[in-house]
Amino acid sequence: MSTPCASIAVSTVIFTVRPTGPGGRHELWLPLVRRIREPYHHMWALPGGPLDGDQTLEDAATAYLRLTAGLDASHLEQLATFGGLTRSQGADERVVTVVYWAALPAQDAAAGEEDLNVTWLRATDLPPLAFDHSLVVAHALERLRDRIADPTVARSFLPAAFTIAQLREVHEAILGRSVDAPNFRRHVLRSGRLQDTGERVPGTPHRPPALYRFTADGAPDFFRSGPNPLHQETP
Amino acid sequence: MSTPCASIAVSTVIFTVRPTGPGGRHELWLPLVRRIREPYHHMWALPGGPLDGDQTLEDAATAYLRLTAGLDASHLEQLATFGGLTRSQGADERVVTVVYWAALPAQDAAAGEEDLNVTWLRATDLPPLAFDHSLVVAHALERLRDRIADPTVARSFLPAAFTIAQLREVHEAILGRSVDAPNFRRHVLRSGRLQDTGERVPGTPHRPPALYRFTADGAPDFFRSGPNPLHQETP
DNA sequence: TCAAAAGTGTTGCCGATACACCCATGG
DNA sequence: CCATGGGTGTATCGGCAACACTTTTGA
Repeated sequence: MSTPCASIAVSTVIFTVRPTGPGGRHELWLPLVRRIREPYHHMWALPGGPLDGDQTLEDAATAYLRLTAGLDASHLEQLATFGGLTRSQGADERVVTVVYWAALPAQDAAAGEEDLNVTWLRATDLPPLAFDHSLVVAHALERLRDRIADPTVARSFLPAAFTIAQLREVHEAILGRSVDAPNFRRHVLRSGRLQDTGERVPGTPHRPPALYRFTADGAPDFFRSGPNPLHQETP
Repeated sequence: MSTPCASIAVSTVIFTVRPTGPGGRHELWLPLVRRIREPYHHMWALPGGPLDGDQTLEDAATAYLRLTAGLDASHLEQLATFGGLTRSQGADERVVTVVYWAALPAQDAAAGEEDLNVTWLRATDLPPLAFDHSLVVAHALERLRDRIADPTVARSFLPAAFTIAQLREVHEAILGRSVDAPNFRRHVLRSGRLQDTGERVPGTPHRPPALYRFTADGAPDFFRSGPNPLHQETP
């Protein structure tokens, strides 16, 4: 087959949750890297780059993620592939970019902060980005909001042991709205995915919250766990 | 940038619904093409091929779809990109494949049936396919079941005017189970996406059903149309 | 004793489900 | 008149949202 030669690139939208809002409210943050050449010189872009010949797509996403954030993600998932002809008007060839999205626990994400060409910004308030990366981030945000009901995703933003309030704050940051604490508590406990460690967080100016862990198995989703998500069956 | 050169391919999983089951029950079908060279010579594979330099990804998917089914899809959507190193063990280079899925109305899909190297098979009962295409089809089926709640997707399997029973049969074929007719009727009517044409289908040995059309706007989904899919907000 | 957040109880609403029943047509 | 599928009515059940209330800690 006479396949024309094209460039394949891999980029990653890396999310983390930080208590940076007014009153300690949690917000979504992501790292961007500064373009050091044309096109879009000096603008911010998603971390990424060309795909090496001996890497899987996930390998490449992991490598660029480590380069940017200084560590590995606890969750990595493919978002979509972008291949419009006008993506990279400066380059001669067309570039097809496979985009992944990733989640980092908050305490780890501070590690890579030092690099001058990397900045962390609030995901919901970004400047215009290089290429079509503003659009890509919008897609990733939408996907994350759909996927946060999966406990596998929620856990990847948190340390191994956490309070239900922390888990709720992750949901609130991603959904962009507050969530009723009593109902949230019942929901996640009923899902069977949480296990009480028996420990509590001391030193709070109020009743000390219990620490939980995720269990390996259980319901696939925190929410929408009813018998049938769609209509019914008739035998 | 010294980007290594790799092949980019585009494949499409093309779905249609046909009344081929026992008692005229509807089933999901898809077209496959026979491999005419190594690797996987003589086996069935998804329609697709290399990406030309001046095509968008969607252009390529549309072109291979037309080549296989003889016409254009009424719905085309990206599924995922597969780039494992062991996908094409016969080829020297690695191949990254961007996979789309598509929906065709039933009456149109018979057109391309003639070609000797194309066959239509039941989507739920396929033989082993070339490459990792069995896995790809499984992913596409799962995605289709998630997306069928979107009226945009459901309409793409049907002609412009259709009965609610036909719409229900499309859902049944995709979900793989029967659906309660009275409740289904109420659901789709309540969604505001259907408009009565005033016409009816004559010649039936029973009460003639009404013909409907899709309206342009309305609820985004037939189902899960409640105020908040996830938990609640507290202002 | 108070403030604050953890955690519990309760109620009303609404959608999903199941299924009984009527309607309209051809044979 | 009967069979068949279209189409309507209705009762039940369970989850979710709202919110009042109790508990437990540090200050």
